Formats: sequence, structure tokens, C-alpha cells
Amino acid sequence: MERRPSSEEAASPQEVKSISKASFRRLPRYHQIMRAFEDLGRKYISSKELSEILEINETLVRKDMADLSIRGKPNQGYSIQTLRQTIEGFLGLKEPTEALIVGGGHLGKALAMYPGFDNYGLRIMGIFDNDPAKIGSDVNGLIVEDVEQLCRRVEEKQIKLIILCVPKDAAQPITDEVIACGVRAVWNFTPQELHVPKHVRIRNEQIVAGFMALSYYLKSLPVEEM
Amino acid sequence: MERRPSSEEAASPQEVKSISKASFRRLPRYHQIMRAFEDLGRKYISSKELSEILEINETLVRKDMADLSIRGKPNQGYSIQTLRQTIEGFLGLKEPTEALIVGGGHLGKALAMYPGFDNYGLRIMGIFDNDPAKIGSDVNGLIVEDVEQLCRRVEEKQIKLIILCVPKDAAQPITDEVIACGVRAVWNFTPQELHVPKHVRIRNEQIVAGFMALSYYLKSLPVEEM
DNA sequence: TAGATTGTTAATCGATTAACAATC
DNA sequence: TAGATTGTTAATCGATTAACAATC
Repeated sequence: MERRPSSEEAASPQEVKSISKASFRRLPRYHQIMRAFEDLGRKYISSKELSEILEINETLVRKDMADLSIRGKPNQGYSIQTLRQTIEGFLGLKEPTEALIVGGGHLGKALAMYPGFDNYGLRIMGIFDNDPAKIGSDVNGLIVEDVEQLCRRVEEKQIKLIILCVPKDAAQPITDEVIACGVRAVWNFTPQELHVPKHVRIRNEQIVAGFMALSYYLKSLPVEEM
Repeated sequence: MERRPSSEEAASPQEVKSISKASFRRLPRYHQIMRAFEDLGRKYISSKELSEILEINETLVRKDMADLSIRGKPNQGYSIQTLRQTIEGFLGLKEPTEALIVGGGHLGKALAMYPGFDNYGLRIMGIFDNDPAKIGSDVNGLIVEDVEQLCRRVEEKQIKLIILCVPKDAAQPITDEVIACGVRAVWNFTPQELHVPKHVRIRNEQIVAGFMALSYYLKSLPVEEM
């Protein structure tokens, strides 16, 4: 019998034409929720349930599904597996992404050891520092290398992504250097604003931004509620 | 001579009535840029310059300033110091916020040692774990305490903010526990979606979300550019 | 079938941008 | 003064929501 796509078949990345910015930003949370529900053995989830977890409107969830070209089943909802796989396909999480970490401080080490990255195709291929005391030490099976070697390794392994965990002042020079060697994306954990050519993508993880939002909330609490 | 507010005087928090959500989200980046420019000794910055750094429209910058009740000087721009102080006042960064870290793994340690928090009034008052091997060890001058003591410390010190760096499965139970002891905000570094009462604010730092956005970009690069 | 749920269109809301007058 | 820049209003754009028909 000929195999036809079932109504809740995952859209391949190509099938997802375009997606709104706002919808794009919600994908990681959808993905995480799908993983949690899969662990619980659930097969379907309704837009109502999703909307309650994400604290957004039910219609918005259905709009997001439509953007992803995912079709649900009346009376049942959306296939959890399909939704997860569609997001993974769309974001390219099924193909591996090799990355190097620059900076062997606490944060760099914490990221090198983060066990979850595997699930998203992120492979940490090396970690670099300029401190002789750190060079040669073992981090989760990786040997810390001299940052002098960084560019060579980028070229050898055709690395496209750098994870930046260096002190602020080193951020821009290292970024310039690795871009010259072919890097296309920088995951920036420093508080430095980086300047890069148009073909390079930056993602700033300004850790302190999260605190600021909470501080605002805590400070504006009515006194009697404190 | 009577002191009158100069045209670029900082608005006190009360003076900033309300601010759009989108504008609120930009405050941390404005703040960071102001710090960098102060270090360089600059006094004023124009909306054009800011718009270029942030890659947003010039008018939007002026709208944000208006939201913050900050007035610029024609021909000069906005006072860097005023802008920084207004944001700090608005977000409550001038008053200290005491917090406890739960989880003494790599990430918990990295956060406990993060030197930048001081500048934002964030004071890490303790770090907790349930692993006997970690309890009693020193992290940046703090002694890791047994998580059994957590609630007691929250109450003693009237802690309102918890920084959560525990394994996924421990996230919800610990959250429930500290909320019962009076905590009002949770800075969640675990990938667990948390359920909390309405009066508690959550900030999720889903680390992996940043990677997903970069993965999408890298995977959708035209082949000849790879 | 009735009920639950999806899917889509039109209306609304909020954020951004264009245009231009006001100011130093 | 001319030029640079702010400040504000109206127009536009994009995202969200309400309403309701379609489906199992």
C-alpha cells in the first residue's frame, strides 16, 4: 500500500515556508514542553493545554502550528512527536553543529560540561584559554588548549560556531580573529556588544538582563506584600 | 540660587509612569551601552548613535527615552549618566537584592563567582546543595550549605529571590518549598517549566534557546557560503 | 449525534516608523 | 544663522485575539 502523509505528519524544513519573528521565539519553549510530555508518555496535546502552559492565547498556539505547517486532529489536538520533530527539522537540530568554547573560566567549563547539548546536536569540540595554568587541564574529557591554536582549529575542523566566555576586553579581538578564519555565528556570554560583518550572526546572552526584570518586579512590590 | 532640574535630569522611578513591554526589554542593553560609554569618558550620546549600536530605528530610541521621561539636548543628545541612573532607578538596581543560589554544580558555582552582579545590587548570600561531598566546601568565600537549611535561611534573611541551578527534577519541589517560605521571584536556570502562584515571578533562562536561534541561521546558510 | 477541538478570517491592539515642527 | 538633533503626531506594520465555520 502506498504510504501517504497522515494528517499530523511532520513538515520537513522546506515545507515550513516562513514564520513570524514572534512565533520563532516561542519555538524553544514548545520544544521543551514536547520533550517533557514525551517523557510522560503523552501522544497528543491540545492548543488549550499548550496555551495554559505558555500563558498565551489559544488561538495564537493554533496560529503558530499553522506557521509550522502542522495540522492537528479535531478532538485530539497536535501530535507531540510531530511537533517536536518539526521544530527540530526547522531549526536544524537533527544535524550536528560543532562548536569551540573560548574561555576556560567557570562559565566556559560549565558550558563544556552541560549534558543537555547533545540532545540538540551541539558538539563541543574544544575549549581554549590563554592562562598557562589552565592550558593542558582536563574539562569533561577535553584538554584545554592555548588560545593561540584557536584559529588553526577553526580552520581544520571548519568550525562555524564559537561560544564566547572570555573577559569583556578579549571579546572583540577574538571575535574578529575567528571571523577571519570562517566562523559564522558567535554565542556571546560576555557583556560586550560585538561588532561583526553582516554575514555573521550574534546571539547575546546578557545574563544580567534576567536579573533586571526580576529586580523591577521585586522593587515595585507593594510594601505590605513584602 | 534655587536648584532647578536641568533639562536632562534623571527621572526618579516614580516619574517614569509606564513603559511598553518592548521598551522594557531593551533597558538592559541601553544600560550596558551606557556603562561602556562612561568608561570611555563620553558624556552624551545621540539617538542616531544608539540606534546604530542596537540596530533599531532612531525614532524608536527617542520614543524609549520619552517613555523613561528622559529629555535630551538638541544638538548634543542624551546624557549618558542620566540615562544609566534613570534605568537603575527604574529597575531598582540601586537598592540591594539579596539572593540564594540552589545547586552547587558548575553553573551554580559560576554564578556565585560572577563578579559583575555587585554592580547591579545583586548580593549572593548563600549557596546550597544536597550532595555531602559539596556541603562545607568553599565557593568564592561562601560555604556550601545543606539544602535542608534552605528554608530556614530564606526566612532568617527574608530572602525574596532564589537562583535555581539544580537538576531538572528537583526544580519544582524546591520552588514550592521556597515559595512557602516567602520567596517572590525565581531565576530559573533549569530547563523545567515551573508552576507558581500568581504573586511569584519566574524568569526562565533557557540556555539552549540561544543555541537554537543560531542553529537555524547556520543550517539555512546557502551551501556556497558554508 | 453532540461535543470537543482545529483552522481561518476579520477586528483589534500594540509597536515601529515616517514626517515634520521645535530647539539649541 | 545653518545644522544637528530632539520630540511628537499620524501612518504603517506586525502580532494577537475574537468570532465562527469545519471536522472528527
